[in-house]
Amino acid sequence: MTERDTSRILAHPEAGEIRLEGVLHALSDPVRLSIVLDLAASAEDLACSYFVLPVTKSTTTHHFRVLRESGVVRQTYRGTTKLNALRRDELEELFPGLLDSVLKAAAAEEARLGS
Amino acid sequence: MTERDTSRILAHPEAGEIRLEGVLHALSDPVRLSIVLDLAASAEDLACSYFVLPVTKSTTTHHFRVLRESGVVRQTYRGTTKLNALRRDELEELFPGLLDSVLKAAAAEEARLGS
DNA sequence: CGCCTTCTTCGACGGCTCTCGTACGATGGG
DNA sequence: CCCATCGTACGAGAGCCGTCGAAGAAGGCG
Repeated sequence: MTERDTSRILAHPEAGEIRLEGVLHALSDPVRLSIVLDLAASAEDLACSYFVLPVTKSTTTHHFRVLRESGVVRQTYRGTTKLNALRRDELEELFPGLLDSVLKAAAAEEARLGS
Repeated sequence: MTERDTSRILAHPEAGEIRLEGVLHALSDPVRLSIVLDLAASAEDLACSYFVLPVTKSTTTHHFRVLRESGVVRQTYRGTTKLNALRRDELEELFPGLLDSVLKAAAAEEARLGS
């Protein structure tokens, strides 16, 4: 066993394969948008089980897969849990300012609509 | 006949009714994104017939309706043609920087993928 | 008036998406 | 070694979405 567990690896798109349409589509679902907001607000990577979502576990798996396959998050296994991190730097290089403006817009809308 | 033809009016969401998820979803379709890019690049309002799209007229109507109902564009009749304009100012006030970063991202991706 | 252009409406089809429940696999603690 | 926990896989259902063609309405022009 190496220092880091690499026994279960997950397929991620390369930075160059990330498509704007896919990112926008991934962010256009309320559940996924709330996940991204939580990830952005946290300094640490977050396990899937951290999130309190109004859907079942299998649906949660589906949403995380959409986020991973669109290039929005990077997922790594750590024991039985799966850690999630925003791909901030890569997205920033591909689409400068996009993620920040979406995050700001989501926060503004949440404030506007009263949480 | 008044100075401006108002005989046929179209339903638009108020600025306060525009939802971020709806805007992101509207922009996540390639056809609609290209429409928005053309609108942003033009100083004038553009008729639906201006756009050269890889879909039929009825599909075009559908896409413009999605853009209008999500609050991205404003449509007004002028005779038989329908003029389209980006709701830049309202979107900018609701979601500062969002539209610009999406437009830049789309341009960057087009350049990256070789038009 | 008659016709052309422009856009709409309607129904239809195929496909994707979101959702769930159940059953399963993988990991680590007692 | 057993089992609890975390996430996955699979099948299924309901609904939405993008697409089309055909038929129709609204307005302008000769």
